[in-house]
Amino acid sequence: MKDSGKGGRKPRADALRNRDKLMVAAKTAFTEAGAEVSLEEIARRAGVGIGTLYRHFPTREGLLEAVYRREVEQLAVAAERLVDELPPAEALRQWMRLFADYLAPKKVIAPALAAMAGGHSELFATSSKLIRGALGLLLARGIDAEALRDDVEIEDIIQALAGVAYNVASPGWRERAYRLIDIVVAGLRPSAAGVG
Amino acid sequence: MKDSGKGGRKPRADALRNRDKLMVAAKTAFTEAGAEVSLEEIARRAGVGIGTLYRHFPTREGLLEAVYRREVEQLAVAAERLVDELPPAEALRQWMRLFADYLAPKKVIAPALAAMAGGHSELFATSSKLIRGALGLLLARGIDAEALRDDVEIEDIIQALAGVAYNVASPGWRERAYRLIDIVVAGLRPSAAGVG
DNA sequence: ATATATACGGAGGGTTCCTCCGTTTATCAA
DNA sequence: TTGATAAACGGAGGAACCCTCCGTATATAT
Repeated sequence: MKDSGKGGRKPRADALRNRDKLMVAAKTAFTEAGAEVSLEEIARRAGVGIGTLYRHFPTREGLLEAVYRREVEQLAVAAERLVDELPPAEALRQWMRLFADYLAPKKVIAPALAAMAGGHSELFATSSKLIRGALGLLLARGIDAEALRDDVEIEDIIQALAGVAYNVASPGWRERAYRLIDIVVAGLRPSAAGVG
Repeated sequence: MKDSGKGGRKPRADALRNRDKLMVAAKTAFTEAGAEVSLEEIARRAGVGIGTLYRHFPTREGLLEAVYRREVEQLAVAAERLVDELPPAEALRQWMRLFADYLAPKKVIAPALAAMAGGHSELFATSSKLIRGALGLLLARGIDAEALRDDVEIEDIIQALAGVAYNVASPGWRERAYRLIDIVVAGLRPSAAGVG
């Protein structure tokens, strides 16, 4: 597993530089202007040609994923920590709060989540796997410990998070997001299941 | 309140015809191709010029709202009926299921909900008001009867519905949607509130 | 039958998407 | 150091879309 097979020359310095400039510009642009900034705008901000952008990131999704890779990875790590430190339902709640705190606010995330919520989306493949892994762990523990209703699925939580991630911009969003998380987690207790 | 003030001539027949053709074409197009069909495509399908489309529906949202007006209205009516016939929490659950059954599946709804979730969106003004009215009624009854936690807000449910409406196309969506609704409603019981 | 308010429809300017390919340049070998 | 050349650059360009504007056509009212 040295690299990717064919041991060619090492990547050119200008390529790495440009890739980096693009990611910085993209992060700013996404933050300022939402998920639909034009890619030409991003290239412009980065000071490179549009061709260069497309060579590095053939799809908009690829760029998004690269930009928020770190956040997603941290979220995955946090899941393992939380699951060890807290009772299962509480671990899930805290993890969802982490999501709300530093992934959802990137106002670009909701569409991304939507795209990956299907499950069969090759775009966002990496992020999707990480998020699913984290949730799988949290849910499995919860179900094992009989702290969560046993029919809950990863997709359910992803859909709930899609809701959480919406309208990040609107006033009072954070409070609502936390409340929605509380509601969902409360609703997940097995004792809550058949009582409707 | 005869019409809209200035009593001009009555609207031209071709105008009404075209308006109708546009709405039919739009409904098909939205269903087949999602929320982002080009308006030119819709005009093409309807067999009218793009100028005609814009004259009748100056904004994409206006067109969307017109197309799904009936569904939204039915939903509003249903809320009043349900609130009379069922215990509050159950009424809310059933109403959310109605939403899942015949609004959410229009795969165009999620973005629309998102746009109106902010609350301060003039687009979708009418639909927004109707949905909010229905939810307001359902929640108020539930809180009065102490069947729902008393800090829940309309926006919370709208955000949950945004989650419900996501990835309508993916297999198993309906089952998940219903489960998510159950989870949320269960989590809304006051007894569930502080137990985390 | 005629006048005219209304409505039609598409040309056109601006923007974005994405591809393609001639030019430039960083790396490697001699 | 000095080429040779694989790799990367960047922007022109065709296609699609957005939305406006306005000359042409026509339904309605007298």
